[in-house]
Amino acid sequence: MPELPEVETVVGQLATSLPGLEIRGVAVTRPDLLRESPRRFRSALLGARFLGVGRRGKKIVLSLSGEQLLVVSLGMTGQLLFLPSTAEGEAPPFRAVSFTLEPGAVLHYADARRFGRLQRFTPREWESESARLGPEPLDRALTAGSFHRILALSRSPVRSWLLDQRRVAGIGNIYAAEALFKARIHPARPASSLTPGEARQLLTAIRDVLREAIRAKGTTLRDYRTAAGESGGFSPSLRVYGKEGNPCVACNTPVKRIVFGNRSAFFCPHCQAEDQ
DNA sequence: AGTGTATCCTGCAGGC
DNA sequence: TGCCTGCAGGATACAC
Repeated sequence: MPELPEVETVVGQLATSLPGLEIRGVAVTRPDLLRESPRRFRSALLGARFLGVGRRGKKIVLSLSGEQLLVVSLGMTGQLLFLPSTAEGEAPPFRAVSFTLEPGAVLHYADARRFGRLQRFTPREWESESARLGPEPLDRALTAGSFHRILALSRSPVRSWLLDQRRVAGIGNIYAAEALFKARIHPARPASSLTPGEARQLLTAIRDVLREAIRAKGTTLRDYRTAAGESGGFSPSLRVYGKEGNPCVACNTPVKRIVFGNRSAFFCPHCQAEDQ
């Protein structure tokens, strides 16, 4: 579910509510989401105070007092829900970890498929972890020229390239499909075959799609919810993702689905020609 | 280096 | 109605 726009939405909401709050209780009902024992996890976080909320690629980065970071990966179905003390909210289904906070507020991590992770890092550990991820697509430091240069390093299909978090961080299957459609590039084209002009178009398309999706609070196909429990509003704006057989919005050619890299790729065979 | 395959899990839609 | 299959926003490990 959660690609950059969904994570950015959650992060934006948490950033207005979490900082300053202290963790008073930690309940782990699904230990397999952690990379350490629940006992250790709990004792490290009890009494810590949230300082800041950030994002790196698809990961939510919660900085805490005591020089530690709690990094949350949502996997496919993860949800990080904040219930303020005023909302007499019920615990969500598939609750995996819950943090009781200062004034009676609660932060729940829920995850039906449990592909997500909650991991603690020291700032130093996180720095080297973060360095393994590619550049942020919305960062102005990533220029069209540098984007073309890193594309040129790999002959793998550009869709697979976009999904590889070591190349660029934050893009998943939905926004890869939408950006490639917007840039009129076939998903199976080798990354290194893109011309400088195509690389520029692709970077622009990625940024347009991501920013528009952030404005809509992300895409909810089924499970994704914002930290406030809302669904994202971008689904009606999807042009090709999940649209196999539908007429292309630009030319009416039926949208095609092919599978490679173990994932479905959706594209318009006319607008996104294989060659050139 | 790159690709296909399997794995971790569960829920749901669609076909029969 | 009910069972079975396929598919799903992610990520990683493995063999070839």
